[in-house]
Amino acid sequence: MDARALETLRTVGTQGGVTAAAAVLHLTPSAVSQQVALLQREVGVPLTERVGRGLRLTPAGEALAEAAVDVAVALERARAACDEFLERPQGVVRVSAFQSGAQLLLPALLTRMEAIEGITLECTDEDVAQDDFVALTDRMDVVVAHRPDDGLGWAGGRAVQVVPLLREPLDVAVPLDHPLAGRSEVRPDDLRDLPWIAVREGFPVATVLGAVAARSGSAPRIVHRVNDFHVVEALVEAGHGVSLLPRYTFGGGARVRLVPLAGVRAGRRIDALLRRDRAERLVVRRVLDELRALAGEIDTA
Amino acid sequence: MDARALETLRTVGTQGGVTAAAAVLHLTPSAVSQQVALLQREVGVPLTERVGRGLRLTPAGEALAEAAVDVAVALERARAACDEFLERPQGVVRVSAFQSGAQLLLPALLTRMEAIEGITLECTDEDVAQDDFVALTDRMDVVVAHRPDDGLGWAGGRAVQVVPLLREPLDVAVPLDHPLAGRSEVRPDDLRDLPWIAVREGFPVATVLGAVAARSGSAPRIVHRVNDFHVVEALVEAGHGVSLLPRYTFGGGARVRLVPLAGVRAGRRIDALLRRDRAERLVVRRVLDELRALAGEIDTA
DNA sequence: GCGTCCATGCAGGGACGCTACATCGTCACG
DNA sequence: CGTGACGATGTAGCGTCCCTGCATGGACGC
Repeated sequence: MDARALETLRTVGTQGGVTAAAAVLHLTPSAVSQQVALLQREVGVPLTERVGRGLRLTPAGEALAEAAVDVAVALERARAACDEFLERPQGVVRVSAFQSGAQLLLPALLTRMEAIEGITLECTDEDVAQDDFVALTDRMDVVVAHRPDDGLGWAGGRAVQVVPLLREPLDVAVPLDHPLAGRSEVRPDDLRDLPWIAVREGFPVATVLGAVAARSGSAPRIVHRVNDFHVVEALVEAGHGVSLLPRYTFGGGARVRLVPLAGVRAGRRIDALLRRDRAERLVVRRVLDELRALAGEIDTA
Repeated sequence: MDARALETLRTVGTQGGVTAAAAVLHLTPSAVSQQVALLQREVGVPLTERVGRGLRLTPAGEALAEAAVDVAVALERARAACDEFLERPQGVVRVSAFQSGAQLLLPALLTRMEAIEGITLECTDEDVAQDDFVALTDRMDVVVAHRPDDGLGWAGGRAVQVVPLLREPLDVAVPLDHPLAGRSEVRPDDLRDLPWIAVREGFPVATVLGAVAARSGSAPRIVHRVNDFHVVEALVEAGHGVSLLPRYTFGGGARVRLVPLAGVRAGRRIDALLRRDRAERLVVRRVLDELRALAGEIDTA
């Protein structure tokens, strides 16, 4: 039983298909298919079953994939055991973050890591739907993701480790000349019938606006759906609507006014997601420590 | 980092050399050497160091070998996870036992396992020095070993699992016409100046006789050193000396008389030794359960 | 019903790992 | 102190395994 094949099976499970898994593993779909087939012959139990034109893991496949996590963890732990004897931990760490999180955290993170010799950071900004963050952990070492404050956690079960970084309040962004711009806070009632600019359906913190509006007793009037907060900011500035924007990331600017919400809790949680096996790498731990420290400074500021 | 290479390194550690490890793994010494060398390049730390004409693991090597155990365990657990979905556990289990333990346990064990379809037992009797029992676990799934009652446990650390089976008293074996033959028990003082037949130095329970004699205040007079208990029995029967023989294994015979010792605790512990990764196999667990049940019957009888 | 996408089988090629052999160093024996 | 044997380690050669490329079959959507 090969650890590589186990990893392949696991990826097929998380990525939901042979082709997607092949892309992550830098292989051809054919190779992935053959590995799984070989594994199946070895254990004598069907591991995958076709569903439509894709496929999905059988219960036995799920069980094996779960066990594969422990194998990967053990292997990484072995590597780490040797690194302890190396005077200097070394390696590259791939970090991914959603756009505004990247803007908030990555510059300072890179600065901090520059002081540490030997660790190379490869940063990427990835804006994906809420449910797709966990799948990124197959390609990345650390995935900075966000979710509604009140929402439930992340899928992925035991395979992914969730490290809470910080909670960022979402404020109401209004034009500088807006009637609410002078207020020190607004209540849900103040927001009735305002034209909202929201994020696209299924994307992070999409549900927050609905929750806020529910407190005012009516559904929000959504006039635009824009994912990029800078575009949102520009639209708000030009008077095309109001929106919810994260305080730490957009509070400093002078283009729009951020007014805190009172009477309702609106915010997003920013977490670091990473696979349990990746978490065993010393360099990854190191980056994670810095990231957590950095987030702590922002949160208490 | 290959799980196979890790296993190889571990074996080099336990077997204490490339050649011995190669024999266990069914490889040539060259292949083992190359695997270790490759592993070394990968981690960038020396894993082995030459000592005389052999070699030994460096601290880093030991650490990696220890981690290799967890990898092997995780892999076996993965296999077991699939076997759960198989209706019938199946496979061969290699069992090794020292001579008298084999005589005591193996026939009944085989009878019990015959009732279970699919599990094939391969039994071997291995009489090795006390310190060499653990090394057998590399070749065997289950090793039945014995040690002095009062002695310390087994070496091998976390890598080997010890399952206590039973404690067997050691009685004084005397000829049928010996002055002590009629006694219901003997005390250490009764044993002064008797001609003893002991096992060879370094072999299991060799230390027990010394402990018993120490209670009588004098060193035992050892006239012969014989490992095979049947030979010992024949020698005792012919009046060439007395000896310590295990009660359950030799108490039933009519060739010599076994007299219990009083005033001193003399016995041997019979344990099952197995590698932690092997212990994850369902069929191995099954055999172990039967073995333990069987030993329990003997112990309470 | 056709095009597209996805999983899968088959043949070819490359890379990796093992065997066999030679070398060097170390320990036992005369 | 030289000689023989044992053990570890490189090198060449070969076999094997695995991956790529291509073709096939099935399923969904327009």
